[in-house]
Amino acid sequence: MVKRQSVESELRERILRGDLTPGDRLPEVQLAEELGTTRFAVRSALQALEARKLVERTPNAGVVVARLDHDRLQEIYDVLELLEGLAARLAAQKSTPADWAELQELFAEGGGLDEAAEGGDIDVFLAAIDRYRDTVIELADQSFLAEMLVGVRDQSHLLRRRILMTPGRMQESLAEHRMVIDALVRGDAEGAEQLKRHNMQTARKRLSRYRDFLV
Amino acid sequence: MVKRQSVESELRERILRGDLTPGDRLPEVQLAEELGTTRFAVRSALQALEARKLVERTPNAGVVVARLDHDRLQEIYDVLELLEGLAARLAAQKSTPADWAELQELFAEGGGLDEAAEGGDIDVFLAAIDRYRDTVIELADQSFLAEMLVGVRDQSHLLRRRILMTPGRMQESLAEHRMVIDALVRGDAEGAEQLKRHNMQTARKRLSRYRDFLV
DNA sequence: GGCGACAATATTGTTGACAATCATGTGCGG
DNA sequence: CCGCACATGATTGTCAACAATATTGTCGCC
Repeated sequence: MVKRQSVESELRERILRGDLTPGDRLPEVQLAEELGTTRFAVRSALQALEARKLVERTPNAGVVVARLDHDRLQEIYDVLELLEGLAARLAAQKSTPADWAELQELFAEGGGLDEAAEGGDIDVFLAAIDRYRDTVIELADQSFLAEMLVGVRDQSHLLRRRILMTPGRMQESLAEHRMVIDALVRGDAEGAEQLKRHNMQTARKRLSRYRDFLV
Repeated sequence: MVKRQSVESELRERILRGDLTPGDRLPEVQLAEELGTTRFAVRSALQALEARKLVERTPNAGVVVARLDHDRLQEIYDVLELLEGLAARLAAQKSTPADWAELQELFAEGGGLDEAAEGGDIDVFLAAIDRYRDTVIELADQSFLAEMLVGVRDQSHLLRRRILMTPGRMQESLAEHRMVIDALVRGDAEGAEQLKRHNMQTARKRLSRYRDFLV
């Protein structure tokens, strides 16, 4: 009976999907009956989510979905840039060109992503980037880095969508990812790392520029 | 009443000090009476330590101090190199030469660290490096990075001592830290980052070379 | 009408008892 | 003597009731 874990992942998904927004309260009893489980299981799950910094707890008062803080997000992007760069570098080192066939096809010109970028179809675009992420993490083959990346990404996840909504970001991101993937296919570890880091830097700049809209 | 936190920090310190070694069991009831508290508080603390990867839990069987795994430690050092480098870079950017006066004096030739390195006085040497760490983290002034560094360092902490015990490591590390500090005093962010990364790389090499002894 | 004290309510924190599960030791059969 | 089934004990997992605390609402006073 893995109740805690299922409750934890359910709540995590709701937070990441934006179903629960920052500041929303998470009362234990209400969640318990809503999820058809006990208060105990919910409590354990909330403790785990607190350790992941997805929720904040104020003693005897309650738990709320973690609020986004601009300065902290900037700091998160500093770290994320390094981790994403490392993942790209390792993936380039450990892979062969054939490993990238699917991803290459997905991102190829005429593959529909240009239209998605123009049309503002964020979900299609996000799905493509998720495929990039999954592939890189799998090929980088480092469990510790993977755990780390998941944790840091989770904390900045709500921003991803909003950054993509800033004018021209999808086209910009698409072009950058194509360059990254080219380097990965070539097995150019240094290039892949630098290009991915550059991709994160341009995202970070948007975070500063559109600060008022984003946070 | 902050029972959980005090129990958590107590157990954390015992693990980091080596008072509890990897594989040691941590029975809830025994720890409760040993620490003069309740099983509930111990349990909460163990859950928190599990999230930090300092202990491992096998369902219905018990909790043990996290075991060290060579491959995982290599991966940890990959990440640690990046984070320590970032901290050095930020500290260099945000500081003035005066901020480093104390540290500079501590690491100066004739300050006693050479003798400690020669004499194998690990505790004196570790205290000096801790001072370096504290100073850099304070001047880097990024809470997120600081939390991250603490978490990753904790997981590799037991290795630090052992790596320092390998032949010539203390002298090597001392020379490297002097170069890092020089760069920090100069405000040379790039140099500080690269030099600190190099310092982590040489540590990582020892981890490989003395693998059998260390893990 | 605004503000502060205070009561009422809702929510979390804690406790002890009980159930579930795994590790260990014992005896039987081969 | 070895291995396996099984009982026993130790340990963790779960629950429901109770206590402690913060929040909210209300009343009286200025």
